[in-house]
Amino acid sequence: MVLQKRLDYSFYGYHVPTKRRATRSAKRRATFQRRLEDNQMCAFDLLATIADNLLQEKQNPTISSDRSSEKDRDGFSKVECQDANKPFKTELSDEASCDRKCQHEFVREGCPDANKPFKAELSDEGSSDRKCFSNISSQLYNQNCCLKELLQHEIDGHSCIASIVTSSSCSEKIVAERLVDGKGHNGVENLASKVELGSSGCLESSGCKLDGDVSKVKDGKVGKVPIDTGTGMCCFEDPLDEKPPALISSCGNAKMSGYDDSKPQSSLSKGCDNVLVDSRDDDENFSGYAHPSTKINSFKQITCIDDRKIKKTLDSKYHKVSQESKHDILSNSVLDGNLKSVYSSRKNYYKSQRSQMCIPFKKRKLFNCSSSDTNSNGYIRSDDTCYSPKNDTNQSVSCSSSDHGTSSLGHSALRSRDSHVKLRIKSFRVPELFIEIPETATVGSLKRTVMEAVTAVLGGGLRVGVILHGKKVRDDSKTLLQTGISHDNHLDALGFALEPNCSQNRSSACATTDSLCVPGADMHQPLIGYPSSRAAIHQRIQGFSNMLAEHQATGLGNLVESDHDSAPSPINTSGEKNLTDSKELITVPEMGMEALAVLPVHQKSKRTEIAPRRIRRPFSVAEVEALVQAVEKLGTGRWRDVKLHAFDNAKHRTYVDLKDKWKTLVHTARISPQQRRGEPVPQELLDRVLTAHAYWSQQQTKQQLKHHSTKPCLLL
DNA sequence: GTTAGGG
DNA sequence: CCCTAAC
Repeated sequence: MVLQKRLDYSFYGYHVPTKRRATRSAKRRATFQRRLEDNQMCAFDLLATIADNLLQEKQNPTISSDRSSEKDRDGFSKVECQDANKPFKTELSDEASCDRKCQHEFVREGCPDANKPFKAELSDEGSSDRKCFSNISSQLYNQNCCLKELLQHEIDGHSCIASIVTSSSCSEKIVAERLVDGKGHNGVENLASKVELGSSGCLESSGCKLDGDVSKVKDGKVGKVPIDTGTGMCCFEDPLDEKPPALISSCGNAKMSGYDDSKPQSSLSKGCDNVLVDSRDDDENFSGYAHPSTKINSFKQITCIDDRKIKKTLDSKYHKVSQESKHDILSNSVLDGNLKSVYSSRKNYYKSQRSQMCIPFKKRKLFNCSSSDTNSNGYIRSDDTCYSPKNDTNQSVSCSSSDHGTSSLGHSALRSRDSHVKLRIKSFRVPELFIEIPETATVGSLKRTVMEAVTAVLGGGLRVGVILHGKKVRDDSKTLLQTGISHDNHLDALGFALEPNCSQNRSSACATTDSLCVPGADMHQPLIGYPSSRAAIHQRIQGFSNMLAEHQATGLGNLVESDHDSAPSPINTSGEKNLTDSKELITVPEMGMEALAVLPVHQKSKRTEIAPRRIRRPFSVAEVEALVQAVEKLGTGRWRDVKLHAFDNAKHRTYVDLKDKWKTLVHTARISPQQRRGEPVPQELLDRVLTAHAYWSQQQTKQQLKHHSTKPCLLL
């Protein structure tokens, strides 16, 4: 059965391994960092920049005072989660002198475990920090391309809002959270972000509840005025599908502080813009959202799904896969920014070597979310004070469509009483993702699959685009006032978009910054068609939704847990339900790999010359079955025929691939089940593999010996 | 262009 | 999956 879903998801974060990866990775990283430093700016930076700009105009005394206290602690602005509801909030604030330094600290609240607030702090200090950002941005960039590709294909143009936040629950982990806005806009280009003007406190995340379960979502607003939730919901809705909005995640509030480099200010932060990201996750809803893909829009090949063909809709070059290697992937992407980097971990992956990489981001200490915390208080206060009482109503306007449509974000702008322009970015849109997973896959693997997809997207590299009145604002040097983004003006026309950061490499896929990266055509093709009893579930995730509801609090949640290698996530306090999944995952560490989502990505990295390594596309059980069947019939050594016979429609499967797969199948069948990794292949199939292999080997031998072959063809 | 096999 | 030798 094919389920096509659109999910809004929030990405809780990346878990960044603390340890260093293999040398290879390290090398790549170094290289990559170099590349990125020039022009890569991570989303955070961008957001911070935006905030800074906004803040430049004026300074909010109240906030500054608050901030100062906060800052004093560790010199970082802090973000605090205040909403038990888990709204995710980001606050951008303008900070003093440091140029271009962005220190972000994210705190995640609402975690089951109050003691373990989820907090991450990003700092961009010094060159090293900067590199980290660069890396991030590059990732974002890459993914963004993918997103664009997707979007292009999708008419519905759903965008997901992603707030990318890096936070680490534990000192070493980086968590990125991405919110996706399921709200679709027509046309890719019409991905508009919403801007709301309001005086309401920043803290609210209530609006974020996208999933239908409103009851669950509470109004997280800390501020005086509740932010309208309706808007948030709208954002996630898919206009075309009418489907229930994808999951929304609200994991907590994170605030992101940006420092204004342009302004020589007192050390204290002056302004506070709040960017709120609401995220919520709800596993329960997740399944509910699954629905047959009605929305075909641009994907023509969706029809194939019915055939139960295993299709990986997205043919991305960069595809991040195994949960196991999740870290690796992340790191790789960060480091390299190109496909190969993704696979650099391959060896490790296969070998089950799980090494942890250095975290590109700096980790900051964790703080308690407790309200008592001065930091949090400061923010809270600032929120209250910052918003001008005038704006009681939130105006949400969808504005511009970004060229890049890849992502749109809804955001609300709030005017502060002073000249500060407050923006509340409710979410960023991310293009839909297609995921195919066998029906036999576990929920855990599904989760991981989605996680992988999300991870891949996040790793692509994004930048923020500012759209005003439908036009992109390209001149970064202009002040907000000059641009027209001031508190005196209507901010309803202001929009933000996540754009691929094409500066890195613009290959054909990403033509210009404005153009979307288009996934390879093959991406649409059905993987393979064969009469397999096994159905695959296609999921189309247009937005990211929190698949892991319980993980909100925990950030990566079980994904992380599942990762043996990964450092244990302290944060994880997730509920038992997920634990089950986690166990499963643990038991079969790589199981998720099979079902992996294919992300379109792409971007040819800088190396145009060198063809990027193909994405890893684990064979599904259905494919294996088809392969076995074909080999039984045709025998080994006739891979071209096998390909034509059983995988003719799967253009991404070459006969070499089939041959290799057979090789691995034979190997797999010979080893103990405990040693097997990845999605388990039914023993029955493995038995057939051995039988067929033995048979054909025998035949081959006979022929050689006899020189004369009598081929009794049929098999079993 | 296919196979086979090592990496 | 990649690469390459061999056919």
